[in-house]
Amino acid sequence: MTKPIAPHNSRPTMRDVAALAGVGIKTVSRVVNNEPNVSKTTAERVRQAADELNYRPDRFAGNLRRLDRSTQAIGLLLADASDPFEAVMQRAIESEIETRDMVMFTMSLDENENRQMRAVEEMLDRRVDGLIIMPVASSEGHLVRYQDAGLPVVFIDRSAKGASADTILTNNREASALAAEQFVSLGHRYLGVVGRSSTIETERDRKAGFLDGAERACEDIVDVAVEMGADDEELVEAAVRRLLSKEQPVTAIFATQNSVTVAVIGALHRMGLQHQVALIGFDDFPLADLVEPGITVLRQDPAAIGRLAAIRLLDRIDGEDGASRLDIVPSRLVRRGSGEIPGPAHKRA
Amino acid sequence: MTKPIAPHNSRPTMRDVAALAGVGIKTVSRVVNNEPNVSKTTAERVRQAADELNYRPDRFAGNLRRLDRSTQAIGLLLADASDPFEAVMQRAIESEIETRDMVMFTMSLDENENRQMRAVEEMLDRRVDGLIIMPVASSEGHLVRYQDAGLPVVFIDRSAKGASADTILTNNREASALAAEQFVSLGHRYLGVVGRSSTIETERDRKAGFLDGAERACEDIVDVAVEMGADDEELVEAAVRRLLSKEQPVTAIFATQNSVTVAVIGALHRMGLQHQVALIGFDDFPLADLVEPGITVLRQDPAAIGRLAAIRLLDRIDGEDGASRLDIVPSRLVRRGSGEIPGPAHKRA
DNA sequence: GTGAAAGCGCTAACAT
DNA sequence: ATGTTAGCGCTTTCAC
Repeated sequence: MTKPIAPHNSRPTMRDVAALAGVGIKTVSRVVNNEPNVSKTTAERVRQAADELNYRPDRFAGNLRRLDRSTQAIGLLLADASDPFEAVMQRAIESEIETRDMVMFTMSLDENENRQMRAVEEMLDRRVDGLIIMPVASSEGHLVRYQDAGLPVVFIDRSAKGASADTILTNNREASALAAEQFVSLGHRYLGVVGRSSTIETERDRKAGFLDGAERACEDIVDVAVEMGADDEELVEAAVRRLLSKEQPVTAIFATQNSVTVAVIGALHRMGLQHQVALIGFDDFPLADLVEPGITVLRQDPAAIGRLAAIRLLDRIDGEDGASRLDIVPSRLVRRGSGEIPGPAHKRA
Repeated sequence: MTKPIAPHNSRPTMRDVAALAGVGIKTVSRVVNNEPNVSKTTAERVRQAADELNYRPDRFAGNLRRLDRSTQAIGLLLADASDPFEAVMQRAIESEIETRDMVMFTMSLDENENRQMRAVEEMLDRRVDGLIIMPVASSEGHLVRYQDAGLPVVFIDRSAKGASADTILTNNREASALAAEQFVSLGHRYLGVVGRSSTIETERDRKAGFLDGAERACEDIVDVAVEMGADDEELVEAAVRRLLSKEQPVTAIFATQNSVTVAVIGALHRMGLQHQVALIGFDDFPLADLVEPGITVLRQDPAAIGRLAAIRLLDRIDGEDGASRLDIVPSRLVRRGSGEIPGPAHKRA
């Protein structure tokens, strides 16, 4: 805390380059921006001078006067950048925008509405060219005025209420229904759902999809017990215990999310019931095939989701102005054993 | 691709606010920047006008003339932002800088030297206040001139050659030595190391530490077979098979890294040897306690590493100018079973 | 306590 | 093919 701030910005300016090359400043500007109407020899001389001085244009100064104030940067607003699923999406987005020499700010919102509002403001103050948002707010209405002013937005992983924009989702409901149907067809009649807070849209959709599937598949009576709000390992364990100590104990469990699935596995292992109670989880994870039994999951494709989100955003930045598009990236059932444990009503083949 | 670019930047300027408030532009500037010498009533009038117009200062225009051209942004250069370990570091850094209203660009380098050089240039062009780098280059010499010009840099996870800066590391060698010592004390005499490419510093350190430990612990003869360059699942499986089909097959394996450990577990399971061959892995992961046997690991603390890196960088940005510091964040051995499988020379208690 | 003028590094618009 | 002038939105300097 002693030295006066050392500014790493005594860089050469366009004027310096112009002086050294013996040309006007506008000619340097032309060369730097690859504009036409500069003779080959002059251009070469300018480039030499720039190299010699180690000149790098100041993109912010340029943008001040330029009409399309593009920063070649986008903002990525995630629920939690440390989540493995989101980390893969982030990386896929990076790979996509990198082909256009764009970069990305990442911010985590922690399911907090106020954080989202502040993050959007922060990104706008930094003049990002567009925003990819995993929305956590109850309404995205606060975005509309920015969209009206021309800000491109893409929603990812969750749909948004109160604002319209391109959206990339997983087939939460359909895939979850599949899980329920498989349970019923294997003879399970008392099913359980364990999930995190219902304020999260994907959680609601997966629960609803599972309920739909159970209803559709219903051969006899099918009963589904729902335990949402299991936001940490202890709460999941408590939920599992409740499901298994009901009057009619559950024989199959659907976990709505990665970390929930892992916690359910832990709970079942501690009770020694991992081979008795069927389990299907939403989202895949490492080692799912190596625990006993292997865990049946609905595998999402976060890389595809991220890539598509970036492509849509870049299209909008390029001026594409059609109606909002909705893309659904399918998840698929990966059978590994835990989801294939038969239930009491199972008719042997 | 049809509509002309819609610029989301017809924002009100300081002049507009000044006009509405009936004051000079400099007075608005004073209010916006909380400078003294503005009467309470004038300040209030200005703030009202700003609110009414929804005014937001243009930070880039401001910085053009300002002496300390701080952007309140840092660059984070990782090997691969989708890696869970790095994702947690990233999030910890974000949490730390957020307390200062700073934001972060993240770029992935993919162990590619050229990508690192381009990423650094890109960040500098964007005038970041500092850089946190997980170095992938053989030499970081290219950074020195920027550091000399005052750019604060912190290295994370790996030390750098050819440049000096604050560095945050895990105790790779010591922790790895511990693994070897435990194997030997449990009666193992033929040990194996499986790791990724030796060009990565952490891989080299962990291997070297393990060899050190084996040597120090040596009661009889201890033989260590090394299999580096196992960069994907198939290569790991092949490496494991080689270790187990040697003249003197290995009875204990040390995996240098998360994904390697997971692949080794898979290979051992497929051979049905997971209860015969001891295994310790560097870095923890979900479900490590739920496979059979539970996996003994050297657990790192990526959140602490990230937090510390951010703190060091912020200190440097604040002008701290002491000699480069080295911080070691300890990893600790978490025993879960796989690392406690005894070897042939084990003396029963 | 307040404001007018100059200028940050660059691009736009118009010369030549 | 090249240069000149004004001005982007703000801060600095200096005068009142």
